[in-house]
Amino acid sequence: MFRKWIFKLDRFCPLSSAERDALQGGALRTEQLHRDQDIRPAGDATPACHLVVDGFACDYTVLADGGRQIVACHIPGDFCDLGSFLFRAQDHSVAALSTTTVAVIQHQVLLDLAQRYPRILFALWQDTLVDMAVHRQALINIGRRNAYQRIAHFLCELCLRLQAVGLAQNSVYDLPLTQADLGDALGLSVVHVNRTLQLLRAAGLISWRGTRVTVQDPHGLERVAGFEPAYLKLHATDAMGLSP
Amino acid sequence: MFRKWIFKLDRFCPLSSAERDALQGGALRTEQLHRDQDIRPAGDATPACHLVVDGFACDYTVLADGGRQIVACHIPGDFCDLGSFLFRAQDHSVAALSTTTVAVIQHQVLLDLAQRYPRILFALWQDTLVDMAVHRQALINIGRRNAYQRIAHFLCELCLRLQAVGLAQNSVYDLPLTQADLGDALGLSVVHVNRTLQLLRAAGLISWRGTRVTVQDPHGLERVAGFEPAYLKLHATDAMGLSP
DNA sequence: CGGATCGTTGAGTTGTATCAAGACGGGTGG
DNA sequence: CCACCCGTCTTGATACAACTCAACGATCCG
Repeated sequence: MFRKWIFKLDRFCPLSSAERDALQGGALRTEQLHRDQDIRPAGDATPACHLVVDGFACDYTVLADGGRQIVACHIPGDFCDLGSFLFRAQDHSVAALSTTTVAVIQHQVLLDLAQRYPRILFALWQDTLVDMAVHRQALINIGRRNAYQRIAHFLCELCLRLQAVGLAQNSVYDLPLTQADLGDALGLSVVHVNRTLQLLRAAGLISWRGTRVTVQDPHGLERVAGFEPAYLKLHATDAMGLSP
Repeated sequence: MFRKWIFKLDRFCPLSSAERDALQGGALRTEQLHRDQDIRPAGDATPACHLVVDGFACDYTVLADGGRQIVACHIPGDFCDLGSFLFRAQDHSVAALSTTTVAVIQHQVLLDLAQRYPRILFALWQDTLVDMAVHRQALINIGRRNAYQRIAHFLCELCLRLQAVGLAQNSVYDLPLTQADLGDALGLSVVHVNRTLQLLRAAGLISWRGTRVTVQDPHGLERVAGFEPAYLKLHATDAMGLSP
């Protein structure tokens, strides 16, 4: 269950084999959800975290006027409500964006692990720091870039993240989002997302048929987006080598 | 030095007196910076964190086209580069927004504290979770609200945060930001910030003379902003009571 | 007094939203 | 197997929020 997470973690916080074994140890319950089903509604106090094993999930909030803002996307290997470990109830909801299976990890299990293996505690904290960096980039994206660049940036980021867990090859990946979802994630209307995607296609940067995204010109797309992947901490050089 | 931070922390993660004493223990070096001076430039690997003691700081990134996005504001009692504890170099810069003094805390000191008092480790992690919640709100703000609501939300948030550390009374506080800073934080142009502020003043919601902000109608402002303060974890009920 | 920074105004432009309606496609039930 | 429906994608027309450029006023400070 933790496999993809550990794999991702290896880039910036390699664990010892004892630590890995401890994580892989107990069998975990999994749950399967379908699109639009909540994994953890806002305010829910379930004493467990969820790790995406397969499919896509997102953090979202709906405003008084009915508008929805997606504030984060979770792919396999991501915790989707790690914060609940320290603050039970979250102020936003987490939902599945496609048919999704998640592993359920009781907080108590996490706590035991953290106490026996302090490095795991640091690893978890580092994980939330990476999520935070993703949020910062999203802020820059929405705050300072136009629709064309925003979508380009989003697609670049997802491509790299999926690649990091083996779910994208040659810049081709499966993206089960509707254009409405994309709009909600990037602060754009569906109509505008549609027109902008057509521009990206016309420019020969991407193709997107059904749920299959192909980044035809990765460098071009990154240039358009002003994409700087360092924040994802995907390279071993980012490791700090903390030794507690 | 840690006084305001502990004070803030008390709301969601009260420390024992031994833990407090440990924090207050060593004398810390402080630094004073003037407006626009970097506290930690992007990529800087200084092995120390900075805690704002007085003044305002911000996290920002400047894009290729010269545009600047401020992704976070730090007030007294906030760590402004806690993430550097686990990932030395940050991908964004931290700068003073006014004349600001910060306490310098060596990572080693933090590490020693964390090892001796595990609760402090949890407290630090919780601190980053709150910062993350602030980012999420900023995303919602920029992604889904118009200029009028955005500015209102920003002013509401700062009012509460400053109040929490004793720097705002009766919804009056000192805000040493220029309108350009506000624009960079909210993804708006200076001109538009200016005009929108005039609307907020005309509506009798706020007044802003020099650096002095007065929220004349707190409820009205919150209503306009759709402000929901729970994410700031300002109330004792948010505490989880972790006991490691 | 001159220069720098910040706030304010006006005029014109553009990116993006909104509304409305049609096209396409997949699934379901008769 | 067809008819129908629903969700999604697509297109067109129009409206408006926010941007840009440009200039001027107000402070503050050396």
